[in-house]
Order: sequence, then C-alpha cells, then structure tokens
Amino acid sequence: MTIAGRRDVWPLVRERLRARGLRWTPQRRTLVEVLSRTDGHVTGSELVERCRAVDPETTPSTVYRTLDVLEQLGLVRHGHGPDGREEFHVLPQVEHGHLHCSGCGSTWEVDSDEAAALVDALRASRGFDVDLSHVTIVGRCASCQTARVDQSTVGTPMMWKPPST
Amino acid sequence: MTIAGRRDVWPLVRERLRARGLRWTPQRRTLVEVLSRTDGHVTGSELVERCRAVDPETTPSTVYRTLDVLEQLGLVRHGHGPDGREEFHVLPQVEHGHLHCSGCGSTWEVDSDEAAALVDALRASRGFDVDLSHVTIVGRCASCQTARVDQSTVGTPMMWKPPST
DNA sequence: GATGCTATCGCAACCAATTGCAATAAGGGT
DNA sequence: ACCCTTATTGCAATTGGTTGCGATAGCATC
Repeated sequence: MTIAGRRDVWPLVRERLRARGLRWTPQRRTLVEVLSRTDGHVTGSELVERCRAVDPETTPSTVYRTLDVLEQLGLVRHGHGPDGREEFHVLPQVEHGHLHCSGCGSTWEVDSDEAAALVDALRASRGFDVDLSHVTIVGRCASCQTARVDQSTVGTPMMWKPPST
Repeated sequence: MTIAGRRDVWPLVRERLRARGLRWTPQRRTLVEVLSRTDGHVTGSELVERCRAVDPETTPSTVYRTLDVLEQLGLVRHGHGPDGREEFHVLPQVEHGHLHCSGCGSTWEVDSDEAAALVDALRASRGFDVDLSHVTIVGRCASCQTARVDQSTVGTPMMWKPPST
C-alpha cells in the first residue's frame, strides 16, 4: 500500500474533490497552489493576500469557503491564535497545539506527548476527547518571566481575595 | 486584614481607578453596574448590548476600552471562545480554563487541579507559565463521541446534502 | 468656583471573517 | 459539442472588535 507523502498530496486534491461531487475551479486551484508552497502556520488573511498575489481577482469569501472545504478533506486544520484570529495549519502531520507567550509574542508547538498529561486526564475524568490542534495556550515563557515583571495585563496581581464563604 | 467579597468589590472600583490617576466616568459607571449584575462568562458584544440597555448612548469602543482597563485591575479576565470571539470572566475567583464540545456546543470549566498535569508539565519542561484563564480547549464530549461520528473532523467523509430546492 | 492638564469619549474608518443571494460555470450525461 | 443540474463565485451587507483623532470632561489645585 502506498502512503502519500507531503509532496504528493496536493496534486490529488482535484480528484478528492471530484470524488465527492465537488468541483475543481480556478479559485480553488489558486488556493491549493498557495498552500502547496506554504508550511506551518498561516492566518486566513495572509492566505487571502497570497492568493491575491497569484490572482488579484481573489475574493476573501471564496478563500475562506474553500478553506472550509479543504479542512473537511483534512488538508488544513484551523485554530485560533492568542488574539482569537484564525490560524491554519497546512498539512498537519502530527497533531499539535500551540503555546503563545504574551510577553514576547513567540509561539511554540506542543506535541501530543507533551500534552498527553492533560489529554489523558480529561479523557479519564470526563471522557472528553481533546482536539489538540485547535488549542492555543497563552502564558509567559521562561525568559519573559525572568525578564521584567510586566508591562501591562497578565502580570497584574488581582488585588482582592476570594471570599472565604 | 479584611477580605473583600464579591459584593464589596465593585463599589471600590472608583477608588481603584483614581488611585492610578484614571477617571470615573458615567460610561465606566454603566459598565461596572452591568458587570456587578453579571456572573460567569459574557462575550464582549453581550456586554455592549447590556450597557446599551442601561444607557442607549453606549459606544462599543468605549466599552471595549473600559474592559481593557478593568482587566488591568484584575476585575475581569478575557479569553477567546471556540470560535475565537472574545469572552470575559467576571471577577474570576478561581483561575480556570474552558472545555468546549464541537459536537453539541456545550462548555465546561476546567479548574487548575484538573489542568495541573499540563501546567506542571509545561513549567517543568519549558519554564512556561500557563495563563489558564485564557484557554479554551476544543474537542468532543463523552456523549457526542458515543453519538454519531461527526461532520467536521479530519478524514471524515463529507455528508453532502444537496439543497432541497 | 474657576483653571488647566490630560484621561476618556464618540466618531468614522478599518480589519478579519461570515452570510444571503443572484449570477456563473463545472462537469457528467447525451 | 450541447444541456442541464447544482456547486461555486462575487458582491454587498453584517458582525465583532480595534484604532486614530479632535472634542469633551474628570478632577486635583488654586
């Protein structure tokens, strides 16, 4: 049995769509081409921009709708960044989540081994099946903690205490 | 040492603001009043609506800017729901995150005990300090798993229903 | 009570994303 | 090559939220 590698996947998109009664259009071709050159994470609007670089006629709604379709085929996966904006993983090989430092803005990936503790705990206690790829965990990275204590939000102590009752 | 309970906190907001050189305005009074009657989670736009119910002149930008300020005082905390929209916790007593089922749309709270596994793991391996309150974890709850297999996940066949015309 | 500094307001424009709808065009059948 | 069904497109409008900026108004001081 043949396993399709990263590079083989995109050319097959057309057939995958057709097999489901969906259609192969110039606009989809454009987006797929853009995706095939993309690696890792992109925001929705970045994809719109890149599509426009290929075809200036590109319309946002079409791009977002096509992304929905491609997500159903498992070719992309979307989540939400720390600011709530959409973020896409292209060809997610390994399911992973994200860590985002509110201090410096850096982002790291968290693979399922690292998240296993949480995933297993939730499965055990609640039967909840975590979709790791949709998660962005916000906090402060090591260097931002040792660095200055804060500039604004997160570090500010809550000045009131929980009620004793 | 007095411990301030929930009910005592809001009246003090004015002084807390003034202490920082910030101002107590009618608009802020409106929002604080709305918040004092609010419990648990609210979206930003819900708050705007509720403020408008009190004062129809309410402007969104003012509400959002005031929420930023109140967040710095630790009186509210914001995160992002499964769809990336803003969600506020009012007077967060216990830091907690959220679980959201993509099948049925239900939401549960995850307290720090339950998340301890992940939080500790990330602190140990990376020195990363998780801000649990900002996290929404998406996945499928127990009942939605035993129920039908889904419409929106990787590799799942698309159940395409032609429009009923 | 008047003055002055400046935090805050309201507006209008903008950004990211979504949606309803009429017009267009894939692509299977003949 | 032509039809016909219906998936898809593009537009315009909507939603949720943010931002720059001139005008307004807290509030500490006199």
